[in-house]
Amino acid sequence: MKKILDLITEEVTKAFLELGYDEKYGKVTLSNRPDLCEYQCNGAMAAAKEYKCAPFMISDKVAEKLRDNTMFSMAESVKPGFLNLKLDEQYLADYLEKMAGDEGRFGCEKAEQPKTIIVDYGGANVAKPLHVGHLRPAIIGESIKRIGRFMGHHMIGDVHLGDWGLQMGLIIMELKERKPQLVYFDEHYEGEYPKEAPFTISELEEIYPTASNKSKEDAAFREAAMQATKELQNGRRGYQAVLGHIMAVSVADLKKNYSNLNVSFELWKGESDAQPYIPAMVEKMKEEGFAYVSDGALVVDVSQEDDAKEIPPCIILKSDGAALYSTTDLATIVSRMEEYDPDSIIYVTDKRQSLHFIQVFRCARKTGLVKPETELKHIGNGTMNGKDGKPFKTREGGVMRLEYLLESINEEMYRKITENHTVEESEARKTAQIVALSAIKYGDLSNQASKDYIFDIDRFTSFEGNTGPYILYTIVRIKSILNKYYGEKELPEGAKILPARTESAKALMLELTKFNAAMETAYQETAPHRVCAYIYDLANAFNHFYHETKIMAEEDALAQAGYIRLLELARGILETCIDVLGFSAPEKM
RNA sequence: GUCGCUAUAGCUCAGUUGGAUAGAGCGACCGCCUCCUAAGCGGUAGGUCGGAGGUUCAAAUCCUCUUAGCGACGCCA
Repeated sequence: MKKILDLITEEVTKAFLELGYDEKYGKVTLSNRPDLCEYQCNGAMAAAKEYKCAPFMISDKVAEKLRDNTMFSMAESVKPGFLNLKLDEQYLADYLEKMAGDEGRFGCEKAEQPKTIIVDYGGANVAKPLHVGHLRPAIIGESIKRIGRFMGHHMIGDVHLGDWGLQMGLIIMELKERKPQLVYFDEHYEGEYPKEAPFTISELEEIYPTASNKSKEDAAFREAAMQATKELQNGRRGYQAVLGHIMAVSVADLKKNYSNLNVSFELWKGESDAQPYIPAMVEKMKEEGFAYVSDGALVVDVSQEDDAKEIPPCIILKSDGAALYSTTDLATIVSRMEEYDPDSIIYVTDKRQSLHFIQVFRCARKTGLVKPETELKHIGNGTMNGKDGKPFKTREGGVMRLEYLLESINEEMYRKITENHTVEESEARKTAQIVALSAIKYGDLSNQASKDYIFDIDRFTSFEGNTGPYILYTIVRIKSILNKYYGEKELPEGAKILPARTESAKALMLELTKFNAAMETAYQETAPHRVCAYIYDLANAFNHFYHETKIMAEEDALAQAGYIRLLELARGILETCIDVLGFSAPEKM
């Protein structure tokens, strides 16, 4: 379905054209003075210059022309040259009825030419637990993926694990010190390696930080770890087997934690998967003259003339010949192009990595790893800060594990639920989890991704105002009425959405029409917060309507059925929206 | 030092890409449950849109300068 603003713009543009004015002046926008009108066109003021006359001369004529149009219940020209419009109630009801009949889409069309888009939003490290720093990319990336998918694109989420580099060498050496008798360390061993991992996830999570600290104080240990890393990268069997165990144990744990966030990935690839692509890629860059040695390292120049500041070259190989993260990122691009030939690759990571991505993207383009039309985009998210405005930490000042953060919020939410209501224990736990997730996700997504934001547990669990729980509560209210209605009767023959009889009904209806535009904007701008802003407005409009309108007490069966149709549309849209945000609503709360 | 991001109500944030009187939520104050869930609804108070210039019919929005905070700046990721 066409967007309501486009339909109105078409009509207004037609009027401008018929009066001999250029069509570009017919653009209609939402009103910023809801007390005066619903839609406005400011074209007359811009046109006044070209046609050398007072703006209101133009707006007067256009308003006159639109006066008989059945699309509008009001078309008037105001002072300097504003054209104020109100939508006809019958027209609005018909539009909504069409939306309601558009099962699952509610008037939002899928892309005509679906794109293949890879979203890289994990950034989790193997052998290290997820911490609060992983929360934002996970939440934002998941939503971007779902928004794209709703718009009809082929979205592929990749966790892109940090499973390569010195950390692996560190773990291997620490493991060797603790359990030197393991066969993995016997260079002459040629048999099968055990299937069972020689450690549990909690041991693994303890091994890494221990090794990391040791390497800072003990140069010999660090040296050994670097050596082990190199041997691993060169394919030493025993080390590869250990890596396999580390991966298996770690990935199982990560999947569990991501799934608690309702985040899932289509691909569980890691940096290690890009390794096979490195040698050929490097060779090609050298052959084609892009890569050269500078200060011992192999680099590709990525500076451009119009740079305000010279961008440092992209390092392809360190002076010791080893790969680093720009290398794996580039090789990953090679592998993705080969496997999926995506139209676009979107990276969701901390915004502090933006320079890195500028370098990698430029390098990939310059050396022809991607097609000229392949889009490479970095969505840099801001940090999640504590109440003090500084990066979120535990009370002791350490990095907070994601698990603990989620637990504490679940716990707080459970306390609030049982405090206000008498609910069965397991029911309350379940609801608490659903509501808590909405609080976290909505709290995050309602902010612009690129900005830092303050995570205040008290505020997030207070669930008043612009919060996830408020949205859920609205949905639950709607469901409750619908259940009651269908528990008593069925929709009568000919039930359909009827023209609004009250201000609040019309406000709700106008809000509902914005769905397709909101979704499209969110996709185009890769901005989930657009969806949040939309459903907050919609929830407000609904609650206002709810307060004024007694639906179950309505005596006119068709009028009541019309409300039910309207509610079903509202519920459908709200649930679709929270689904693309990555959470869901309970039946009761 | 250079470059980038940010600055809007006491606090946390929007602001439809240049339009009319800058909006929400929280906090404060006042009102609304014999009525579909009060996790709700209505109202009051609260602003020199960091500051100064400029562009034009019109600027929170675009340009220049400036102040403050944060961040990044070749072999960590």
